[in-house]
Amino acid sequence: MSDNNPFHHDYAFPFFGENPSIYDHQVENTQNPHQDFDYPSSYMSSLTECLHGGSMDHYNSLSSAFGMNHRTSSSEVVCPPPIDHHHHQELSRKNSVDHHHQIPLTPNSLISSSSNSEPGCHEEDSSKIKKDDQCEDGGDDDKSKKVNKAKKKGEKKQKEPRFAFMTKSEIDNLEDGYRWRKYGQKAVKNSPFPRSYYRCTSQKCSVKKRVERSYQDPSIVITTYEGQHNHHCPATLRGNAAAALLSPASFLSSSQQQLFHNPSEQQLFYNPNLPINNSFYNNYHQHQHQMQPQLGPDNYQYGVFQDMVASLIHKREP
DNA sequence: CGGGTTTGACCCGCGC
DNA sequence: GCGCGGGTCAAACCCG
Repeated sequence: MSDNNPFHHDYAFPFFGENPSIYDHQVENTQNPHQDFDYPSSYMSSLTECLHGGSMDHYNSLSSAFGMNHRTSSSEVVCPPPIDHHHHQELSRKNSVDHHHQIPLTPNSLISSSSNSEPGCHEEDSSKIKKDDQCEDGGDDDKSKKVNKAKKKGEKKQKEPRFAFMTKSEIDNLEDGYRWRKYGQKAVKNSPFPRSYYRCTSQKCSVKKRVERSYQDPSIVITTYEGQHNHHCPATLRGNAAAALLSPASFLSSSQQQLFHNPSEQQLFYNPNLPINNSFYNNYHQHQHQMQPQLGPDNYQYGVFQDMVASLIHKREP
């Protein structure tokens, strides 16, 4: 696989798809089934479809886009964008500064991250050293066997849909109503900030989330959810009004919901090469003028939805 | 003591 | 094939 494009199939941006028309400003379908501006529901249903539906074989590169140096291992993606590195780098340079928002939208330095190794930002090598004081007596055999068995089976490990979003927050692990158990932490290459891995503590729920901080803008936390909860959000059950209001899909976490409730502090980015559907697409066109489109790595177009989200909230709650 | 966190080891896929 | 880096495991540790 010669995929060195960090934007291939890594973070799924739930709202937009590989619809070429999104690049021009023609609205294909001007009918908006949500004229009542019940946009949060629209968002939610879009999210629901994305996370439940089979249309999201895409994985994400949000991390890469915003300072997370992330190598993806997915090979199931069907929407590779055109790659023209020279062209891309030029364009990226032009767009490297966002004059309207404080967040660097296109940290171009990452694009060739595989080649520009910045030493000193990670300590991966140390992990290769075998630990001696670990249990070596008979147990290690079982251990390695167990790990092997879990990953083998020949069949390709199926990846769950992912949903990633960015949050301006000083807190890494945002409260989202679900209970999580941390199962790992890794140093991120070229970043002083580690990436934490969490699993939902609910039985038989395989939802995972990753939390990492952008090294380009340390005020930004990138949270990636993988999979869907097969149970209700505990916070919702406890009567979290906000969660209940915005939770047509039970798997949606309250931090995702914060996206709509706290627009001034949330920024949502989209990747137009990912699945798109119905209402949100229309909504997007309606509010397109409010966005500050940016050209991201490898000619992906990115935009800031801050104003849009604020607008939606405003219309929903007069 | 039970549940969560920390952390080094390990597995695996990918790029060179 | 090798090395790198992401992701996961699980023992040790921590804490209420």
